[in-house]
Amino acid sequence: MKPQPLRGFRDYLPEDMLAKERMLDTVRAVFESHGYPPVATPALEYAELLLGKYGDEGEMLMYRFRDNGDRDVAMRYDLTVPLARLVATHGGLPMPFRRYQIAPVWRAEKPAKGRFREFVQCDVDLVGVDDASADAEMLLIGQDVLRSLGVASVRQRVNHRGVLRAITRVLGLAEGEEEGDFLRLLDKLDKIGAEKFRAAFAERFPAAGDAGAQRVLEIAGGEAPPRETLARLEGMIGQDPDGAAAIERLRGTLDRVEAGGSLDLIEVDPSIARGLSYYTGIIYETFLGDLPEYGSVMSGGRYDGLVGMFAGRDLPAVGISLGVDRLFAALLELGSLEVRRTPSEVLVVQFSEEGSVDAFRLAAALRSAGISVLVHPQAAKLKKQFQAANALGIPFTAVVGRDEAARGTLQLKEMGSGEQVEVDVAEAVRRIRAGVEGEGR
RNA sequence: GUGGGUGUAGCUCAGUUGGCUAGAGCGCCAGAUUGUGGUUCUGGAGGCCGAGGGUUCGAGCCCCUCCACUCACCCCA
Repeated sequence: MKPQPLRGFRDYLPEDMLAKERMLDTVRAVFESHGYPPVATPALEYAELLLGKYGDEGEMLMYRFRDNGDRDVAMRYDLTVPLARLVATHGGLPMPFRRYQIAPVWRAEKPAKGRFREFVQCDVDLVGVDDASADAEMLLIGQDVLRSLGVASVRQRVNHRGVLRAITRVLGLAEGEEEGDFLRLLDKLDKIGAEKFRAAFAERFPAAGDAGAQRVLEIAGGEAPPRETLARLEGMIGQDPDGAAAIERLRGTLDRVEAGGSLDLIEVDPSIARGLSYYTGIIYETFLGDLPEYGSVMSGGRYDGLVGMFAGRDLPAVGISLGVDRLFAALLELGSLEVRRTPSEVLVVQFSEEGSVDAFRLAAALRSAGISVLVHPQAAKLKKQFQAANALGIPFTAVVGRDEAARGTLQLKEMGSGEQVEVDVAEAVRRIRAGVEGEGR
């Protein structure tokens, strides 16, 4: 058979992983700056534990099989349900409980642009608090992460399940199937446009009719400033108790986001629905302004019932999930990631077979100064060794020849400019550090 | 999962109405008198033409099946 990975799975070569790991370093730093520590959970869980949490769609897409002990197991589908299980398993955790987790999840979907069957999620969740402050905290962490990654243009689209419930009720639609169909149609509004929405709505919900469609279109203007959208929403669903509560909560959330971050990135968009069935309150999705076709790169919401399903007591929770692989693929396409093939800053040339020990001595000295050093793997023609440095994109080369060994010096060459100086180790360290910083790393 | 498109060298692609040993550019390897790279020049390696079957005297070109990639729908990070 052809040596290739499974459909929807991918290899990451060194230049990919260097960039991706640097991304993750940033993500970790931001999460921890907000007071969140990491956890890890197993890739496999009992299938029973995951079933019934994602809706029918989700269950179809789960990797599920019998293990060697004939246990019914499944690969984790997200990091949220394992978190709920973790909280229940370790009953004595102090509340509120905060954690982040960066790990792969598996979904047997049909692969597409920016969509894989194995992908890394970065989740931040806060368990035990039902408050606008917690909701706002998630949006703020999300803004912070993307800003730190250098993503300039983003749209955070925010909605609330209570808003959706109220709209459904105001339109006089039945709960269950009718509601589900409506939410699916509503979710597509952005894509299909107002006219098609109107037609599809009238056809599916003749009782609500064209007037119903019109009412939806009046409040679904996601492009407007968030507080304006909220005010219009209030006009439609303010009389509904769930609707009023949701609007109140969103107002409180927006106040805090404005104070702690940027309200400009936020759109209140009553048309986003989110597929996962466990959400109960605020929900959000984040799109790149320059590459919306990649879909949501960061999303999440409040899920107050989920932890209780495992823990036996109600624990509210809210979280956000960053899709690293999708974001990574998008940033690659935007060319906003620096591509390097090696972590090394300097290549030490092996001048000759006898001079080999000088190269190793120099490499050790440079490394002890915290510099990433590659020693050419054999004494070869100097030309070959310099070419090797270029091929790997290493910015400096260092040569200790017979003369330099006698003088206790080395030839340090900056490959970009071709400038070469004879210096001692301490000076070489200084110059390499300065050169590397000069490149803006 | 449903429909459309595409699979020729590591990469991007040519390949005439089916017709001898399948091409280019880039990349890769080796040289151009032996303490210095990027440019240039010379030479070289590398393709069961996605896989399997069929039609034909003859298939990279036509037909069928499968696999992979891709676009739309669906859903989603």
